[in-house]
Amino acid sequence: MDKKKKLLVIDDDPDILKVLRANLELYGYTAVTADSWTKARAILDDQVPDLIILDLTLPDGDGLEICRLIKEENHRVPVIMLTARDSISDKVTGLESGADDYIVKPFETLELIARIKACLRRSVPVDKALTINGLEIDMKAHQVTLNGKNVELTPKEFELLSLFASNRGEVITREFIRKKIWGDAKLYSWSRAIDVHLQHLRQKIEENPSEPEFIITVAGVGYKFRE
Amino acid sequence: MDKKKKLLVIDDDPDILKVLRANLELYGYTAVTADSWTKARAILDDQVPDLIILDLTLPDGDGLEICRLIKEENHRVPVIMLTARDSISDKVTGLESGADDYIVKPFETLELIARIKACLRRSVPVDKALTINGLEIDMKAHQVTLNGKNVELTPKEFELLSLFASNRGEVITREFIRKKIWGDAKLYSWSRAIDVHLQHLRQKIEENPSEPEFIITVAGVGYKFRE
DNA sequence: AATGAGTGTAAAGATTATGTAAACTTTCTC
DNA sequence: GAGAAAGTTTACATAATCTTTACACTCATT
Repeated sequence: MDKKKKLLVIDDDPDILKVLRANLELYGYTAVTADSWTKARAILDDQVPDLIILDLTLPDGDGLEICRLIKEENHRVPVIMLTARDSISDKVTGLESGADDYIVKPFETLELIARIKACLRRSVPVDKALTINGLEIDMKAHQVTLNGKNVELTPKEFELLSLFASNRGEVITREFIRKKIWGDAKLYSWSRAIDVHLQHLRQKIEENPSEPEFIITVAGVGYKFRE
Repeated sequence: MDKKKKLLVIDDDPDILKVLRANLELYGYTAVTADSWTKARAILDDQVPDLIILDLTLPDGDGLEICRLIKEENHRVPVIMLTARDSISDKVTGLESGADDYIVKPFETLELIARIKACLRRSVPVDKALTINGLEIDMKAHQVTLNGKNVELTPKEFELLSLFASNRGEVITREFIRKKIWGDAKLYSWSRAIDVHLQHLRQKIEENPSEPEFIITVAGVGYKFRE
């Protein structure tokens, strides 16, 4: 029912990376791996995963600090912290680092999978239907209606609208959109594709597309969805 | 207008029982509670609730086992499992115990209510026949009629149709179909088998297969059955 | 007023997903 | 084991969607 979730695993032990990748893919996730904070950062520059699994001890950075950085830059991405048995500090167990969950090495794969599932589920409301000013977005049915009338959206348009709807009131940069929706897919930096899809979307959901009510342009920065 | 739904809550923590009862009644449900499997059993002997909320750890029985028993005796009663944070096993998250949903303690009341709602809405009694717009699907007899005329479906076609019927209005991805109907059986990721069966199904149940009325294509995502 | 950066917009071209028939393979039935 | 039924793959057509391109417009800045 759901789309394949993309997970980023950051750990410096190549064996763990290998095992995790194999298992995650077995359970229907897409796995991206990095063996250092530097590499992870490069990946995060390009795409936003649905969940991050982060080892507490990396060669080039402190896990807690990294976790905080991730949380700052990619607001809502859930993080599961991997820790060695003897380094469980209060900070980690109390989840004060901002991590959403933690798991102690050595761990059972099933246990990790279970936590991943729970974590991903927690971040998404069950009743995924949202109504703003006559615009109803039903994630489950993949359907959008405006004042009761059905609005036909293409996949990209729907993704865009969902992204805006789940970040209401916040300004979304084109860069963020690119990371979220296109991810690692090729899209030249000078491409106007995002703008074009946005126009199409406006034409479909705005009463008067040249004076948009839902998706507002924030000059020089990006767009935002009305509060 | 629906009748008041009756829920059975089974948990050995009196505080949780109290809170749940209060909240459920606040949201218009009738709550029956039991603090042990023995008492729950006595209640179940007497009445069949519309939904059961079951704690994973009870003094007199294993939650998973109990869940299985419930499912055997009162087939179609949906069960929501309550689990402690550190006892989420893969069995529960994978819902392999037969539970229809699960929620991790401590939980938000709203979250639980939402899941109850979703669960009740989703549960279509399998032993009953379902009729939508002239299309009658008799799950038990494995028979489908369209405006009274018998429709001959192959096993795969029937499975497909059932899957759609029991998830009305929701988008079903090909991936989900593959998991549900083919399971671990081999089916290459690039296979068009699902599409082909779907076309056959459409040719049999749709008035005009090129403008389907029942099974609607959701571009880029999958298909959905009409509401 | 000219410049240039950022954005709006239409239309053309490129690409991809889906529809569909038909060939081929497997499984079932007798 | 032959024939029939069901399932799967293949191949291609077509429709849907995405991306690029080109140009217009706005609005600071010089």
